[in-house]
Amino acid sequence: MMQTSVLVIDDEQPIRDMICFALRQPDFICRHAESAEQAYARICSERPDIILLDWMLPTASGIDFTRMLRTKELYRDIPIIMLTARGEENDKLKGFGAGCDDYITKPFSTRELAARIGAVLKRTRSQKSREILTIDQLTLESDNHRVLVGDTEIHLGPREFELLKFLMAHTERVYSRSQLLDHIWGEASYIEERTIDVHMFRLRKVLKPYKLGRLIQTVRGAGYRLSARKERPV
Amino acid sequence: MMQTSVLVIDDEQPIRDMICFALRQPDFICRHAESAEQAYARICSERPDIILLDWMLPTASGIDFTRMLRTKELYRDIPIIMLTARGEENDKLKGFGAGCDDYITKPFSTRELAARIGAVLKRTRSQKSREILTIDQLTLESDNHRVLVGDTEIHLGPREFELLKFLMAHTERVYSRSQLLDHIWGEASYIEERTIDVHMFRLRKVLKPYKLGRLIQTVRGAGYRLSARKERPV
DNA sequence: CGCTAATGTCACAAAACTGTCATACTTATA
DNA sequence: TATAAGTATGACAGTTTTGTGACATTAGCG
Repeated sequence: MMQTSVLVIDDEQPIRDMICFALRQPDFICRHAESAEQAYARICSERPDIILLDWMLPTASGIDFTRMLRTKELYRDIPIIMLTARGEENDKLKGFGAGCDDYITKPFSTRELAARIGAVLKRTRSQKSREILTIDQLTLESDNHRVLVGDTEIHLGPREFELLKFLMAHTERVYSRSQLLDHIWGEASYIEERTIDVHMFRLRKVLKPYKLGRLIQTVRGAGYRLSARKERPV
Repeated sequence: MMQTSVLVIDDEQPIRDMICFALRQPDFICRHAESAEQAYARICSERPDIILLDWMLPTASGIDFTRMLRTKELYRDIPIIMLTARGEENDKLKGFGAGCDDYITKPFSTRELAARIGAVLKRTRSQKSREILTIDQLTLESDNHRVLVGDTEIHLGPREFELLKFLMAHTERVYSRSQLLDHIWGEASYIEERTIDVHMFRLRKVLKPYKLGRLIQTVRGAGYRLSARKERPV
């Protein structure tokens, strides 16, 4: 459903191109960088879902880059697959040691690449969906995909669920329509911003019977926000 | 046929890597964690078949971790092999006392490791197959491969049985079609996801005459879930 | 071998979910 | 207060996701 954004970091253009070409499927959006510096800039601005990293980079080695990235709170969870021409066991160990999630030895097939990406994503995605979010009377159980008011369950469609989950994970903060689109629909969706309005409306409609309609607040000119604090009456 | 997923918990990277590398066989899927917290998260989300646990962990000791895990209904049956550098008898006793299933003293050979894992699994699998799962009127006796509603037996095919067993062992939680395929068919099966739908349908059909059709719930866009709690209409 | 049960896939029907529009309503501000 | 910009809301049509029955293939068994 949602696309996976892949960042390919390699200084050799043919390899970058080959990989990007191999990933020309509707599921993937492929970006690339040719140096550690450029890569870090893209990571910060785009936060890819997964990184394919060459062992040998001009300035810093892939290992060092991995190690560096693992120290950054914000990016330590991005899975990294290391690409290398060497096949020595020793290197593999170093790779895992630095914190990479998988390892592919060149040359590799398109098939293998896709399979590894899939496996790594499955592994890392499933581990972060344990949280239970709560605000006011509302509880969202991320792993069993449930939303409760008090202890009666309420039903939401997939989009509504994702929206609410996102907002509950970032309460009190305002998000613009385009930010919400990016986060929930994915960056490459050509969806009208007004669509967000409609979904917010639907969410409120479901929450209203429980007097929780006010939880979702409109910030005129800016976007929406989930907040437990009641707007003060004038 | 089905792979064994191993969770390696150790704060020293070289050791984790060594073990993961040693277990690079088609029979094993190896995951790792470097702290008790991370380990617990992975256990919850992935439910490994066996745990290799270092005696010394940064925040909690391996013993404490074992003890903690043994208090959790859901995870108490996962066998644990303790890894340690000490060789004193005293420690071994403490380890077994806390509830671990075997004990390996570093350094150990790949061969020994594999042998111990095999032995422990054989031991615990046969005893775990005595478990009896229950939900609502439904009872599944794992050991004699029987499913009862009240006290009349109902017949399920092997796949249906495995599916139901898995869901009954993890009630309330939603599993995607691909997760179910991974868990029941094994990770490397090239089976259509729609196949899951058909099996769910067949399961429901069997349960329906006993008014248990609602037990299996569809979570649109996410997967399936077994739940005793009825979904409430608005 | 010839059965029967079990399994994986298909194709189509049924449901649920989405995105977009048109229109009504608010709010800010000149 | 008039006006324009920003939002809310109901309806609708197109898509996507599931449910269900049928069918071909396979596996196991007497």
